[in-house]
Amino acid sequence: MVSDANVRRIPRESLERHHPKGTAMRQEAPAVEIGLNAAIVAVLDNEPVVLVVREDGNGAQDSLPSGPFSPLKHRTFEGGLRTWVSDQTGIELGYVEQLYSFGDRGRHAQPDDEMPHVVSVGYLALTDAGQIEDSQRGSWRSWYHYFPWEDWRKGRPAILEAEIIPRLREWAERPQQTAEPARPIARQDRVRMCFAIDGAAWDEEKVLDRYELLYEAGLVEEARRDGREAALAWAPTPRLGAMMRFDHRRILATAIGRTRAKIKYRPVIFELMPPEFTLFELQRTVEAILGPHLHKQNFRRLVEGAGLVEPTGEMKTRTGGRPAKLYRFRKEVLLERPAPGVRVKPGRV
Amino acid sequence: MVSDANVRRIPRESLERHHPKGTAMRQEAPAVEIGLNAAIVAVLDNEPVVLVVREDGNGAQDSLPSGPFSPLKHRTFEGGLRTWVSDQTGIELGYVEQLYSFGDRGRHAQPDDEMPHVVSVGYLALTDAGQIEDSQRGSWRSWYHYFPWEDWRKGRPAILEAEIIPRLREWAERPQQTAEPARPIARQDRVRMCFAIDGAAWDEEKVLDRYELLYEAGLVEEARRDGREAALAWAPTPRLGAMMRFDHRRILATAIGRTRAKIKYRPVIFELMPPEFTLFELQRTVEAILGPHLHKQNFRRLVEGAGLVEPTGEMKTRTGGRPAKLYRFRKEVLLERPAPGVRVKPGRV
DNA sequence: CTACATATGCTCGCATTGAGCATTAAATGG
DNA sequence: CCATTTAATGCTCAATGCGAGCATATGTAG
Repeated sequence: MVSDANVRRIPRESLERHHPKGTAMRQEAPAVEIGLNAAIVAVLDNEPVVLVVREDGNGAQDSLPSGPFSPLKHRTFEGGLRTWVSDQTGIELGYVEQLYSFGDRGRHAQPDDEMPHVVSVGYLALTDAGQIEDSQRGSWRSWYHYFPWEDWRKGRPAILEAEIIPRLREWAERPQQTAEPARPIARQDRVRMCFAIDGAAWDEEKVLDRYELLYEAGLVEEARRDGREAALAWAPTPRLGAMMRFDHRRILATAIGRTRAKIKYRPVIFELMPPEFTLFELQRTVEAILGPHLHKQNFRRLVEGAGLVEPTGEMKTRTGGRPAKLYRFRKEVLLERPAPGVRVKPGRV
Repeated sequence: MVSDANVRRIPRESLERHHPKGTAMRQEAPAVEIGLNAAIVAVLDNEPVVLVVREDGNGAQDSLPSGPFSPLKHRTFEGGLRTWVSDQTGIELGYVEQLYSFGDRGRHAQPDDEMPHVVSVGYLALTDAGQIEDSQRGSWRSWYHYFPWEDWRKGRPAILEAEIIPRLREWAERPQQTAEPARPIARQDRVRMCFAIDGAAWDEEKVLDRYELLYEAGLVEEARRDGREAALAWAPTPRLGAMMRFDHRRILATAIGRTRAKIKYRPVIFELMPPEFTLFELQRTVEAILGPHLHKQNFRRLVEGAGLVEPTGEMKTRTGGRPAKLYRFRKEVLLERPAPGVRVKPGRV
């Protein structure tokens, strides 16, 4: 099928370009710095929160805990990240996963010999509310503070119809810049799919797509800060969520989307729970992440039936009604099923 | 809920450490180079293949097309990757997605002031067989050449029982090094879940987990090359799949796992198909990626029912049997459903 | 013409899942 | 102490999804 006759060599100089053996290369590759960034998520009183650090002074922006990767001090990205977070916030992270690497952190920043180019590696960390007391510095803010249009807990957020959709429709109808690369999907359709208009369903996982669309359309402050053309074309627009430093809001958007997706097929929801909990508390936590749309009895059936939890034998009495059984995460489920998670269906409202 | 009283400032020096304003930082951060690597996948005669470049000389290893990211020349990682691939192989990539960033490319390489530390950003690219003619350099190899234990097309691969499982069992029972970090899952259980023994089901998406396990156990050549302790503990072991340069086999493992996962919820399978195809050809392509386990009639029902394809009106006659209708990908499905894909169930054998 | 290989249509039964009804058990206010 | 309120929990039912198999259609190879 794949004959060896097909094996052709690539020219020597091409090989050397990508596998530098000497130091000549060093001059060619300008300084690059790798920024490690953590979106540390917890659920506090049914509110999904993220740990941010704040600068003082004017125009203060929130940042995610972060620091540069140093190959001399850090054996791995994740190790470096844990060190930075511990130093900056006093938190020892538990569950951590890599999200994405962004090559264009200060997107429109011009290349510059003085300042190193910084790329961002984003991480998601999940922690339970008990851990929160350990946070020495930094503050926990609702992630909906940065993404109000993602908050469907009281139904479809008003900001969508009031501010976002009309401007996006206008933007979609603007004559396109020729510079824009040929997109497989037209602006109109992207708006429709991302923001659930004209009959499309809201997909709670498309957090990054929505943010990127708003950025492209120049409707988030970061776009203006970065000097995006589309942003300058608008008359003053209302603030859509709080800005963050650098590309940190983009990283947070990735984190939210990943969290929402992941709890459906991996038992990561329990990283956000205390060791013992009632099924309704578990449901409230899932709903804080995804939006409230779960049928209580079916949720119970789902979670128990999947073997995700087991009763501790204890009861919780101060529930406001009948006492509830306490449960704990059943770790053995990891050994039984390939993809255990809270398999709630996508595409609800 | 999240009161502002919670807002505490982080110490100034901590901020400056992670948001360097001046150039003093430059000395602190050693040179880091970012390697962009592409696993370019196609399906050729029902064989999943990946594009590799080969060096000549002794101990030749296959590499993925790759090159360093240069912020001066490349606006984004993906742009840089496309440039390198085009230069090295003559291929203009279509579908591309980022896989993962590895901070420890030459895992056990010691930090060194002379050579820059290289981190790898891996990408997955999918292309259809028609594009293959355009490949000027490099060769297409079955991805099972590098991962023979992933090839379930003729049933459970013999290499599992013959070579892999016995050694993994032995490794799992070895006294653990104290240096090993406390793992949430014991070696025994990791082996069991990854390689589907003792009743566990084979999860075709866990390609990376399996490779990492073999690496940790010292059973792949890369582990020996990198001087891993576990590798040196073995008497000579059989070669388990072909080695690749640097961490390229790890990137390819990630690519295979991602491809297998992704075709189930995004219509990326069509990136691997010619513009027109029969349903059986489509099924064969899915099976080349996942393993052969699909019920023909149900596959047809699934694909047609999901609106993933539409008939072209043409027929294909040289099928070996009754002529088959030709279909094409129905792009509108992207505008109709949030997660269209070939939703075959996980956990089959 | 016949055997064969594939394409395609259809049915049946089980498992999953959405939705709702009914009952139980504590806390609370009179 | 009782009635009311608020949850927790048990159960049913219908719609749908999905695995499996039967049956038939229509080419090609010999």
